[in-house]
Formats: sequence, structure tokens, C-alpha cells
Amino acid sequence: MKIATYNINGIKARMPRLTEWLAETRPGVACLQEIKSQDEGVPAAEIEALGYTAIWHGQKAFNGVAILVDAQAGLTLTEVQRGLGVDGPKDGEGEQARYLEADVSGVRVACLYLPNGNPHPGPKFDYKLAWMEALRARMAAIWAEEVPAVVTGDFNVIPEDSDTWSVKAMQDDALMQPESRAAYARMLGDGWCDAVRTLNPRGGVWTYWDYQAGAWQRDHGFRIDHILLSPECADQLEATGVDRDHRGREKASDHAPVWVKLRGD
DNA sequence: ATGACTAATAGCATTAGA
Repeated sequence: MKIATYNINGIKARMPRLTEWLAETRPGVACLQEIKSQDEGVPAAEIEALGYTAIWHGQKAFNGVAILVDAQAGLTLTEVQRGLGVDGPKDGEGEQARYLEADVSGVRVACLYLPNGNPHPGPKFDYKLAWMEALRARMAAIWAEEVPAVVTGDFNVIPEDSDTWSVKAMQDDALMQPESRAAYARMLGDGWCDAVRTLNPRGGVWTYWDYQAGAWQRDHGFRIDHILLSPECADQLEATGVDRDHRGREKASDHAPVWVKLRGD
């Protein structure tokens, strides 16, 4: 089974790209982030017409996550949880739409959009770290259920220096502060497998290129979209990839899709 | 250089992203 994560940066603006990506690469599971839409604004009929069943957790203007599964391939989708119970950094705003978890034909799939955390330091960075601790706790609960599990999405963390084109350019960014990296490393320390890192130990794999300053043309990217596997899934890890060509297309997201292929046995 | 792009919402710019 192929499981993919894709920060699409606006589902309405990206529907042409999303449509052709699903048709061309046909992932069994597609975890989407930054749908930037309220629930009622998601083009549900178009998604269904592509042969995918979907659930989503949206909000006005920002954030928002969705899980799509290939119904034509016979995969089933049952929601398990939405949200991690962490309020946003502004007074009284409540929880932001950043987490959605489902059972996909016996595999637990968590789709997340971790807070960016800039500017650092400040309340947004504190929010990021609090959210990461809540995520780690949820991952421990999933672990305790002893189900095969995939936790994936836009983590907004550059885990190591080899995950960015320039350490110097990013050194003051929330994405690679020591606290952000340590929180991510704790998840790996708990036993979760960073799939792309495992098959690309020397780094140099990017999943995001800024819209600005010709970052795509210069290959000034970094790796922040991750796929973490439970031991059962890690044992089945066959391949990973980044659909880079989709970043270079007209009206593309600033992220590229990232995927893992797991053996089905 | 608190810049450069892009999307969304509400304007005739602002916020947020990373």
C-alpha cells in the first residue's frame, strides 16, 4: 500500500493539481494539510468522483486536514479522533484544525499539520512545543494499542542539518530550533521510524521550496513533511519518494507530495 | 533587507505561511 502526505496549501486553489496527482500516482491513502477551508467548502463530490472516500477537519481561512482513501482499491475509512485538545495561541480562539486520525483497513493513520512556530521566540513558538508534546502523548496511546500505525503530515521541523539546503539561512527559524528538533527526536526515541530518513540516511531530500526568491529554481529546499512508522509498518517498508515534479507545475503548492510504499503481507 | 510569493478573507490591504 502506498501512503502519501501532501500539504496542498488551499484545497480550492489546488483542486486541478490534486486531481491530476491522485490520477497519476494513485496513492492508497492521501493525507492532506492546509486545506484552508471550512468543512462545507471542501469539494466532496469531486473527490468522490476520483474514486476516493474522504474525511476532513476544516476551519475558516487557515489550517485544515483531510484523509483520502482509494475506495476503488477497496480500502475502508473510519474516523478515530480529531484534534489533540491544544488551544491556539490567541486568547479564546479555541482549537485549530490540525489533527485527524482514522483506521484505514486495519492500519491506524494520523494526519497532522504541526504549528509553524514563527516568530521564535514567542507565544506561537510556545504553542508549537505544547502541540508537539500533545502529539507525542497521542502517539504513545496509539503505540499502546499495538496496531500498525502511520503518523504523517507537515511536521514543520527540519530534523537535522542535512535536511536543509542552508543551515545558515534557516538557523533562526522555528523549524530548526534545538527545542523543535529535540521534540521530534523524542518521537523517534520512542521507537517511531522516520521512513524517508531510514532510506536516505545522508539527507539531501527536500519536501518544501519557498515560493519566494526563486527557491524552486535554485533547489533551495528543506525536509519538513515526514512519515513516521510503527515497528509493524517499518518492517514492511519497501520504498519512499518525493513527487518533485508536482512542485514544478503551474499553480503548484510550495510543498511536494511525500510517500511510502509498504508491503502488504 | 521583518523584503521576496501565494492563498484566503475581506478590501481597496491584511494575515499567515515557513
